[in-house]
Amino acid sequence: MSDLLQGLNPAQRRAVEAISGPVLVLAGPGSGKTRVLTHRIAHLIQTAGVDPLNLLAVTFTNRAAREMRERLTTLVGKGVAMALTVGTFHSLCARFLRRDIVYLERARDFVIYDSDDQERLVRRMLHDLNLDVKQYQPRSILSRISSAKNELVSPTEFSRINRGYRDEVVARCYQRYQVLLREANALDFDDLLVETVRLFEQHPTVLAHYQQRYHYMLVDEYQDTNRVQYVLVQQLAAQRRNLFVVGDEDQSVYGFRGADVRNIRSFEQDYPEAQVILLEQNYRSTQAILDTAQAVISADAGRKHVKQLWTENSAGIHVALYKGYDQEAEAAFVADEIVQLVASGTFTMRDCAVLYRTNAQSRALEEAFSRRGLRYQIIGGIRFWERKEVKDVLAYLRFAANPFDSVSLTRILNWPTRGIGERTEIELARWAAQLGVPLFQALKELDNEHAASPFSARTINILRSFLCLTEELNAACRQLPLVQFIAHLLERVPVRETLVREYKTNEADERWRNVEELSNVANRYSALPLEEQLPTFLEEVALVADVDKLDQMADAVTCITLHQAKGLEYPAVFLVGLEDGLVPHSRSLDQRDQLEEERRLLYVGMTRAKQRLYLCHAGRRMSFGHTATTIRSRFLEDIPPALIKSPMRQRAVAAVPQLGIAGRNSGTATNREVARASVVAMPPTKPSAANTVPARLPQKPRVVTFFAGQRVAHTRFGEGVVVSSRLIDGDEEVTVSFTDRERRLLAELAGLVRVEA
DNA sequence: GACCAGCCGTTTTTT
DNA sequence: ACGGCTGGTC
Repeated sequence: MSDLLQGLNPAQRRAVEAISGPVLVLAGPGSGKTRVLTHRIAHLIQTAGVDPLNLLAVTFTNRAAREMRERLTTLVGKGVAMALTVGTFHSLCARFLRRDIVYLERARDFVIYDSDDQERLVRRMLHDLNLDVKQYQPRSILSRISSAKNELVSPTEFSRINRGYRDEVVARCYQRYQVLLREANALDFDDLLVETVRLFEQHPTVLAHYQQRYHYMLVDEYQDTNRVQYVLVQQLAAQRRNLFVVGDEDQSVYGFRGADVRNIRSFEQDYPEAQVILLEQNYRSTQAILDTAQAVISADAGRKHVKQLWTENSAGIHVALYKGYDQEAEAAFVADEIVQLVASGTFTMRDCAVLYRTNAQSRALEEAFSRRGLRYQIIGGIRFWERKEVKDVLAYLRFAANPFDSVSLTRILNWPTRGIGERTEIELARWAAQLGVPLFQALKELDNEHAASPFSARTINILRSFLCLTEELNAACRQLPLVQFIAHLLERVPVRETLVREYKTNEADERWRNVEELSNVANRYSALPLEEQLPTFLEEVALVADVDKLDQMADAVTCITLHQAKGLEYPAVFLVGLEDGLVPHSRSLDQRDQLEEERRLLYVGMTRAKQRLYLCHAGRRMSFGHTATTIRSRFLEDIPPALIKSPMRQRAVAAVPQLGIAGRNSGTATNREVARASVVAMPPTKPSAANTVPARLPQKPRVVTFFAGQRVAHTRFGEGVVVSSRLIDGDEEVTVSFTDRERRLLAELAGLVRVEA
């Protein structure tokens, strides 16, 4: 028997051992899904003798891919782990295209446009098409185009099936947008997938190559696949049908980008011979957290596969519900509570995470944390690669690598300002269109004597020297290693001086540091062959998500959106802004399916917590510059009141974290409040190897009311016998032996009653 | 073409 | 409340 199966429950074991054929694993949160995936891969390699080169694993984030490789390194060794193909759909497709794009008769040094690049392109396009940017918002047009692409609807098909005038405009934009992308030798995120599907469709030999190479395919977070990804999976797995997908309908939260739960729901129809395995045991959360999360998700009427999650973990303490006066009070509570948790010695800062719906909510937290000197890391928001100065320098790199990239060209044309304004830019574009050549080609034509250019002598001079610069950079990027090329670029282009001129001293310094950081990152690509350094660097810059850089070792509180938190877990989790309008988000209120997605999002957030879960909301919140009163999230109403507790804010307690609080408060506070206060008021015990159990029980004012041997009754589980009882943070946890098995329950919460023998 | 003042949108969520 | 953009002026 392989070591790999040790410590797995029967369901996990079946999933790991299933050698061939399609397998659908429906995995609840915290059910050891990641473990199953990695152990299965290791098992295939070690027991079934599968060559790691024949394995393809698709993860949801690059971070998950990296972690999977790390785990596999410890299981099967580095060489084997590196031989395996792991990545996100996007990075895998980029890799496939780089290798095989010659079949699409296009250069393999395509650039990947991010949403900012897309928007610039669309703005220019709207201008060319004489369309009003106000009336046809680039964002909304792009989102229409994106969903068309995700559904594999081509521009031609789109114009055939569209309805109404607006759609006609979108159809024209879609058509033109694709032309512009191709002219720029650029692919957007969706193109990476769509073009790969097309490549496989039109060149069966290419598809056959991958089908033969990858004997086994594993896909994580299958509920989040959209149509293109679904088709890709079908294509790649069609030959061998050794497809192993893992997912959870209840955690489907990417509908807005085309994810379709039907993909996972119809798996059994797509593969009638499929094995279906349910992972229902939760190893992550306390019973109290799991019960509360279940209460929220159970109210979702549309569920198909209903899993019965259970856990053997301790009951834990109640989920806390906190209402702050406004967002500052909410943030202050979170910050103070984290201080308390850390002071108690049971939690470190890296154990704590704050989850919110929108990135904008991080600001109040940031302020509260820095005021208290709490270290924190904010994931998401304005990403490093999206900062203006970084993108500007990046544009030089991209343009040097691919002169067809017109978005980058227009970006650097007058940055640093060299006397080329909007008018010249438009003239240049018009002239290029007239000559029927790409923008950069039009620049070259300036040297051509008989080309009658529309520019003044002064402008021509400026444009010539700009052309000279870019040609020189273009040559340099092919000859120099990436790091040296960037150094060279920063010599030739006065980036620092420009930043100093554009911003106040402090901000200029900050921005210059970001530029320097860019060259630091570039350093990591030094080991690659010279001609691969720049393209690889640019590709990873485009595809790396913020959550990929999450530093789990940093001793800092993590602040992150609910979406990005998927797949992560923390001992203590704070969910903030649980108000109608945020969770569920106001844009989702009018549509049933979107509303249910918001519910699942909350469920995802709640199930990140291992030991402590705080549900927070504010009575008033400032948004769009003015304050409005709020209603707490409708989803909170689905939680039975018995499952949650409202912690009292005890500022005096926070200031004096010592014993004796109960006595001081006893005059005014009720017993319940005293009990809670003592939870908050634990003396700061330093964790030490000698004293692993925190000394906290002696100060509890409450005593156990159940004793071993007593007969008790529970509404759901029936009659049982008490095995033991103990106090945890003022809550009595009773272990009861029922007819089927032992369960740990919170006496107060479970409504346990003693019965006469 | 550069500079300044006032205005407007921002806030869903992401590869 | 803020930062980026627009439109006006020099």
